[in-house]
Amino acid sequence: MAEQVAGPLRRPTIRDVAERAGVSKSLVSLVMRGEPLVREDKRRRVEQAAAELGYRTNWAARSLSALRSGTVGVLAADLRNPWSMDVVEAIGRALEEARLATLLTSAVLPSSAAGQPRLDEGVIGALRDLRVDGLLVVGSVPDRARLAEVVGGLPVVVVGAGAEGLARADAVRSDDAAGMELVVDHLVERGHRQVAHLGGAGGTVATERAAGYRTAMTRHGLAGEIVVQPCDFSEDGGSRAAAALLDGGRPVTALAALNDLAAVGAMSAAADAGLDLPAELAVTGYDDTFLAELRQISLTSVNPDSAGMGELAARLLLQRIASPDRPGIEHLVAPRLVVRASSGQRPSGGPGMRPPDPREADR
Amino acid sequence: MAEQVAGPLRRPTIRDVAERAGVSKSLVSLVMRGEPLVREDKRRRVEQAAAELGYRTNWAARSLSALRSGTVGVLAADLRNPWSMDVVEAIGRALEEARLATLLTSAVLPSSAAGQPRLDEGVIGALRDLRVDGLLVVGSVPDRARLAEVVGGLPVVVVGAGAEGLARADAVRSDDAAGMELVVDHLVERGHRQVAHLGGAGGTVATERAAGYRTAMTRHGLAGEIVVQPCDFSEDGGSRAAAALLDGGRPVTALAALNDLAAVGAMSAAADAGLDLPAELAVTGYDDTFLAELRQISLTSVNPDSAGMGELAARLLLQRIASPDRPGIEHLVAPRLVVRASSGQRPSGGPGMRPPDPREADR
DNA sequence: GGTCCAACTTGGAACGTTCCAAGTAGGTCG
DNA sequence: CGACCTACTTGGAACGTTCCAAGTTGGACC
Repeated sequence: MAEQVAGPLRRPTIRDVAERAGVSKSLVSLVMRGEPLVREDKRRRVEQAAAELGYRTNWAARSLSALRSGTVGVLAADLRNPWSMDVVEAIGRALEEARLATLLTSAVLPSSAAGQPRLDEGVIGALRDLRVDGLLVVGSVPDRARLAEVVGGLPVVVVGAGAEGLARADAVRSDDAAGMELVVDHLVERGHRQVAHLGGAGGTVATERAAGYRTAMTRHGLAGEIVVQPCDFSEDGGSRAAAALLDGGRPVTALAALNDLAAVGAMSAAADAGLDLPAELAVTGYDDTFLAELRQISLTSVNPDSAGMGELAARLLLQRIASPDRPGIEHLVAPRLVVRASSGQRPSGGPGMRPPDPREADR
Repeated sequence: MAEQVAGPLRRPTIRDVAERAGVSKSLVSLVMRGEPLVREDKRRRVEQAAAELGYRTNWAARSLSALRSGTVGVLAADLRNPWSMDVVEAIGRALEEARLATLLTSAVLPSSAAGQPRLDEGVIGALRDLRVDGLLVVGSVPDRARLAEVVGGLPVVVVGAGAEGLARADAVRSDDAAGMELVVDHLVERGHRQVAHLGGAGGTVATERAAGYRTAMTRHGLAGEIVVQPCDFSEDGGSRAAAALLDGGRPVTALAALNDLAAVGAMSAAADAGLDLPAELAVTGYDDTFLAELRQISLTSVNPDSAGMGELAARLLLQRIASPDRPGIEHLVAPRLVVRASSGQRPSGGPGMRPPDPREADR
């Protein structure tokens, strides 16, 4: 039997680099981690040797002995929601920039056919097994209590939802109440009075958006017109909610949905009901995803600056990893209204119209 | 200084389990890996001890010493494309089922603002660092040569694109040529003759779909009407391509786009050009994503059974991991046409209409 | 009652890092 | 010129698994 030559296939180790650079393996380790206390000439020698050998530090070995793995997990509530991907992308960029912080994404898989999306503990377990240094949660993940239990002491930052239930976790949220107020202000300015809200059920986000709706309606003296039809974040939910509402006999001229997906569903239901959009019914969304931009849909929506939120969240997570015991803080990002065709027409009602709300200009 | 008690925070190790079960650590290792040569009573004892301690095998340690990490990487060409997510979800389910095979997903980030999406070597590098046992590539990833180089000898299965350029990789593809033929057959049956194709540029998928278009057109005696307008997989691309085409003076009654996203873009452009859809212009897509289902869009599309493809790909990868040197095979999955409103009307042209193509029934 | 075999078990040596405590230069100061 | 300090360097011991070669059982068979 020929002697097995270790040569060509074996990945170079830190020791190989050390030998080639004529230093100790410890020094190589220091250089690879970017520690500052290495003399410049040695640093360069090591870097060159590493480059020549094509050395990459073995992640498994690192995370076995190090306190930190240099890796962050991302848990998205719904991979299908385009908003999530906007955020995830921004997170990826920000973390990549923060040297050494590698990103790997994973997801909560909605339990397929079955109704309720369940928290997939297997996936989070896997992330923990990988010894991620922190976890970014994107969107409203179901079953907070369970989540808190599974993540244990891991630093966590939530994007686009509240951090309630999670001890010492930060949250980056769009100022959902303010955003929804913008929507209502806009609709009222357009002359709408019978504005209903699709949403209100579920986590903080839904609750806040509903609150913003109520606040604005009340502020405009339309407290009597408040209608909140329960609705989740999905297209299907929006469709069902709108159908139920339109069927309810109570007249409605505008539908403010809690997100774009639901708004699109609502538009479908309205079209099915024979309504002419937007002439007979205005519909608005939230998140300003690419769906809202599509010309066939052209949905007035609230732009929460998803990219900015993702980036901020990434930065917060880095800080939290550095000092895990800091109390959790919640960041509210001011949203901005994007007006499109779905709310473009004023309803046929004429003279009773109020002038635009002067507050609008303040935003 | 109080003595630091190792107790509560330390994760239990294989040794703790061994001690509690009264066996050696090696045996625990055997049990945790599900090896068959362990006596039943000991297996149970170990399993119970592990459960009581809440033991989970340390992934880093495992992959440091084992040949296999029990992890598979997923590389999606475009996280934004809803089709990718359909596939990724199916892959996740299939791998989870295949005991021990954990899934973590990662992505090629399109190089943000810049035009050309670039292959993000950092991400693949990260996956390799994690010592994934195999890689699933979802969609048409740019720069195959580079990809081949970066993945090295890793087992790879490509879903929704060809495996060219990758040595010994399997591919699972929709039968793109056949699918596009279905589309053209359908449009011709509806009376269309001036059917143009948006696509043809880029990888195998685009090429195949264009080929199917040409084949079907020729088969229907419409070789003279063949028009292929270069177009990528994005909404924007579809929009630009359609605009260019409609501007070109050559009359067109139907647009067969290479995927749903491009089709939606094309619909936008057509609407901008003042065309009444679908009365004046039929548009079709490919992939049958949720976009196609939206009632405002209601896009005739080809359903490639994305979930089935994902599942098949996962199974193939497991096989390939088991025997890496097997030559690569390509699986073609038969697609199915889903007719919706976007192609629902026949064009205004009257008497010259041909009867439906009898082949249609064969499919 | 011994021998042999199959069916399990086991201790110890990796795996490639990081951490730590203990070095070693090369100056500076008295 | 030696002591001392600062600024780096270094070898060795973890980290928690898997792999391997070498056990140890307990029957079955002669």
